[in-house]
Amino acid sequence: MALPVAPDPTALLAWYNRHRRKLPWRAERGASAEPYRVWLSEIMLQQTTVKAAGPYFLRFLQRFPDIQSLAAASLDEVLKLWAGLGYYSRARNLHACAKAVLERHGGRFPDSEAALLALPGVGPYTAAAIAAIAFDRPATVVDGNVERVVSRLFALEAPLPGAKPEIRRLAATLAPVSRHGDFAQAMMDLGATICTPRKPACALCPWSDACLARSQGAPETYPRKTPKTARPTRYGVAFVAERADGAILLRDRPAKGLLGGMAETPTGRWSEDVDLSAPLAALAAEAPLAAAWRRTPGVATHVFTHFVLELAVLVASAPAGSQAPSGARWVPVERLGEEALPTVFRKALAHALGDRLRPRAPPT
DNA sequence: TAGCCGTGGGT
DNA sequence: TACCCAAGGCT
Repeated sequence: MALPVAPDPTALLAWYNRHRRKLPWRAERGASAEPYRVWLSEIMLQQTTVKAAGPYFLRFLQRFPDIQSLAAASLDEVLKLWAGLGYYSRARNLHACAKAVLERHGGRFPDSEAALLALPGVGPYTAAAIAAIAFDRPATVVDGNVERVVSRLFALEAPLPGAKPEIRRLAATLAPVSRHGDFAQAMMDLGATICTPRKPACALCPWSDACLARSQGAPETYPRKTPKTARPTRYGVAFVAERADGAILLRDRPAKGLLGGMAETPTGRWSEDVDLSAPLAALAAEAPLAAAWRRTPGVATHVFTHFVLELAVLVASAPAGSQAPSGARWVPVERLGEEALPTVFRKALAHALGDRLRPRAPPT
């Protein structure tokens, strides 16, 4: 079915001139964006809100002002700075990518989608976004915002994620002849501020007269999506050992997989089969050290992408001078904020320690 | 290719 | 409360 009128890229760019968001990584009007900042922001913004990424972006830019300083850092330092932002493979790939840009490209980001796509952590979206925003290349940038805008413009009945190829094809037909970077950002700003998931502000949209979903009366019902499968609940036990001098026992997780390379409070296995109503002795069976473990009331709950985790939190005191078991280490409680601790373990620690667990320092 | 991979905010 | 959602990539 044809659109009421053809969507005009010039109309969107005119809207963008007036309504573009001011963002920490975005260049001023007319100025070119630094590829390093564009790349860093794009990695952080993968499946992450602008609000959440903002403080992390400023913190990273302060500590690593250029790609050389980032490549020269240790992975552990990068993970510590990333802790709390989630999807930790992004941080590992960020570090690997910085090194790759130094080795393959002499420290300057390539300007072609193909070369960008070959870098760690850079997929089809991010390669197109960097090519368009940092180098003004005519790349088709398709993120969740663009999928929603295009689905509504054309009233696509095919559900996501299967409709992605069709959406990409249609998105390419909307492209302007110049200002490719502005156009990509305009599409995303439109999706983030006007063509929103729940209550789109069609009256303010520069493409309202071209939107088939709007002409049909229910734009908020697009994009269609295939139903998601339910999230199972897994159970486990977290062990918070506190030495007489106030140090807490931590371990480091395996380099890859869930929360890979991050620190943790020792926990037993996570499984749907673990019974948190079992006797204390059974719960303490996987404890990292022998002690008088006692159970704290309630559980610490954390929601991952594909499962819910409920942790019983056991606490114990260890005598002064206690040696850490193999693979573990004692960390002063006041320095836990500096550790590469994912949120699930901060929750477990907060459950056991209460106010003695200080929040992480805000970015300066 | 579909499952794996975090987190916080909004409704 | 229980969902949904956010500038996706990797295997």
